[in-house]
Amino acid sequence: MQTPAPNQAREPDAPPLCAIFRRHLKREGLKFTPERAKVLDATLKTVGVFEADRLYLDLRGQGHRVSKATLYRTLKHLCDAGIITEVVLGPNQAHYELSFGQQPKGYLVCVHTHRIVEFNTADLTDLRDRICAEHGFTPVSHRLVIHGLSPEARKAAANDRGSKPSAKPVRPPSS
Amino acid sequence: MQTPAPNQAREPDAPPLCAIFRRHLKREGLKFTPERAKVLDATLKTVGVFEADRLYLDLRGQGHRVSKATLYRTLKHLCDAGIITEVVLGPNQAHYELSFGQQPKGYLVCVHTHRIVEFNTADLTDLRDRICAEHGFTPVSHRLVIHGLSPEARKAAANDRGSKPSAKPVRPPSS
DNA sequence: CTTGCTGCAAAAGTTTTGCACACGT
DNA sequence: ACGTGTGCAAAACTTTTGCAGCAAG
Repeated sequence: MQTPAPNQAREPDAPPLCAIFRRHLKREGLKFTPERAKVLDATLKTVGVFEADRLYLDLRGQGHRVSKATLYRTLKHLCDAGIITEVVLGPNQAHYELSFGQQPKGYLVCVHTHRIVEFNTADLTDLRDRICAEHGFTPVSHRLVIHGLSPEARKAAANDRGSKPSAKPVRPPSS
Repeated sequence: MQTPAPNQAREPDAPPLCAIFRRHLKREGLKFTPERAKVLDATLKTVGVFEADRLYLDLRGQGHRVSKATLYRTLKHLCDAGIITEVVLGPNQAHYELSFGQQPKGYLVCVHTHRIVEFNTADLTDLRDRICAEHGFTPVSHRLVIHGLSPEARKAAANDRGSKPSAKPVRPPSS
């Protein structure tokens, strides 16, 4: 149950995140429970950025019973353990992403469709460290979010000739 | 009422934001009401990043009666007009900032005290445009948020010798 | 066994919405 | 006058928390 062959291996020789999680829990005097294992599992099957509710539905869809309270509590522990990262894309809902051993990423978000494209920000780390140094800060993490119009959205908008030319987002704006 | 001498002029010859707001409203078939004027006024007295609730309290403190519903509705219009920008720093609450005619800024947020330091990201625009081009996106805006430990927080933590050395945030984590 | 964990339901906090009435244009 | 706006209160939503019973180390 703890480490079933992941549906889609992230890396051929990925580190055993389950073990890492257990170690973190032990260090903190916390317990490794079936519920936490299930949440970790669901998280590992994840691709890209996801919301808490998405994970909740995934779990239920697989017949697993985990309460939302436990889910949120576990997501926090997974953050603390460095396995996932909270990705703040909008003000209304938290997003998360597997991040163990990964470089910080940037996010390109379509203002119309909300599709998210990730990109590398390796060359940003120097800039980040310089800025932190200038202000006496010790860097912890950084996040670059770009909002733009995706090619599909532009195409769709072009087909909409006849409606108002002023572009209206597909869903209410949430940054 | 519309353009009282701003308490703290942002720039010696700042553009008349009130006029710009009115023009935007007219273009959209919306109305310029006393409440919207009050919200704009309070916004103009703002320094740096603020929360919706802060503005609400400011307004009430000045004896103005504007409902939260109207405040939120107006903030949206101000965003549309390009006068303010929604600054997403954490998942739980939206932040805003005067942004008309300003370069996009970056934000350095202390993980302990949540103090916010702003910095310039002019040199980021090229990178942004390059990334957008690579993915066929048309850039709209970008936001770089750096989380780190502020000098004060580090000092305070140093004084806390005796408590747990493991750093604990001042307030519950909100990215 | 001791200490932490879970589920439930209620609470908390921010933002949105329906409605009746009021007001810019 | 017409079409929007406003305030209020309730709703919507995500996330947190209190509590009684349960389970991991």
